[in-house]
Amino acid sequence: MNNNSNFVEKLRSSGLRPTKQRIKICKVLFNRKETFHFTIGELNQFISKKLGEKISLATIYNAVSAFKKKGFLKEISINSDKTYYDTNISNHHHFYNESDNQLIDLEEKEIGKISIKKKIPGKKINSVEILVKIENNN
Amino acid sequence: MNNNSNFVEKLRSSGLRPTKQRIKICKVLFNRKETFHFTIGELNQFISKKLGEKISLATIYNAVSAFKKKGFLKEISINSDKTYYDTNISNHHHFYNESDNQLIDLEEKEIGKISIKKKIPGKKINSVEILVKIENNN
DNA sequence: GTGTGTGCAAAAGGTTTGCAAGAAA
DNA sequence: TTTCTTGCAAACCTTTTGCACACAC
Repeated sequence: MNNNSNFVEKLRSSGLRPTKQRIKICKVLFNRKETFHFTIGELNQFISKKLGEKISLATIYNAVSAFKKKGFLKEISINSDKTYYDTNISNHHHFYNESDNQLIDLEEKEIGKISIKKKIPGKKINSVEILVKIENNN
Repeated sequence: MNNNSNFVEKLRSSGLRPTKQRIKICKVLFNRKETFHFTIGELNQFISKKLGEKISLATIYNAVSAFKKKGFLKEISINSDKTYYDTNISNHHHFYNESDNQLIDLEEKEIGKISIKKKIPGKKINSVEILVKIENNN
């Protein structure tokens, strides 16, 4: 369903020129049924190893941060040496498996209501993010 | 109240030799009424600029990660290029002010009960961490 | 004395930047 | 032709590592 012209449209309407590289990256990221969690390194590996294509690392960084700025991707708040991105842009949370560094989405409806009782005067809340750390129990 | 001999004791009883550097770092970190949130860079700055003392960066990294391993410090899950540490080792959460990158503790009793309805078979939950992103409202 | 810890510099890993060449409008 | 994008290499920052020397026990 998401063919190239969809992506061309998507990019163009957000003010990004639909270049070959950006369209390629769109296909990798958004032609999926399931949420995709990734680091730039993994995305780069995927493009070069699995697709056998070559897009400059700098271009991948540029594209991903442009997509994030346009709201096509979310950055995941996780303490790591690398930055994780998520193609699921809804309000949601994550499980983080410490055994294998994998992320699993946790939708808002899958948790009870969160009430933050403490108020900080003069500040407004932008988001509430939950990270549930898990591990394999052997 | 927390004088040197307390720290010597604290270190020794956890199996860490009470060296000059570790004691100095203990004093910076733990001689405080309030929670201290910091990055290694900030801690290093503090020691060299404010105290006028010189401890090697590598030693600061070593000491902080040793303290973390012994449970004297917690690492905060926040998406950043730097690692944040917290002298508050209780189970608690954080506000993160995106306007000035400051962290504020959010104690467990200051939030309602969190219920994670989604279960992941074969995994056990290690922790549930909440990050509330805020900003100054001007 | 033995085993740890420190400090320095080098290395490593992720991310950013400057700039010339190329592609889109 | 004007403006944006790409690609490369160099630069940057945080963190880790190797190793000789110093310190704690």
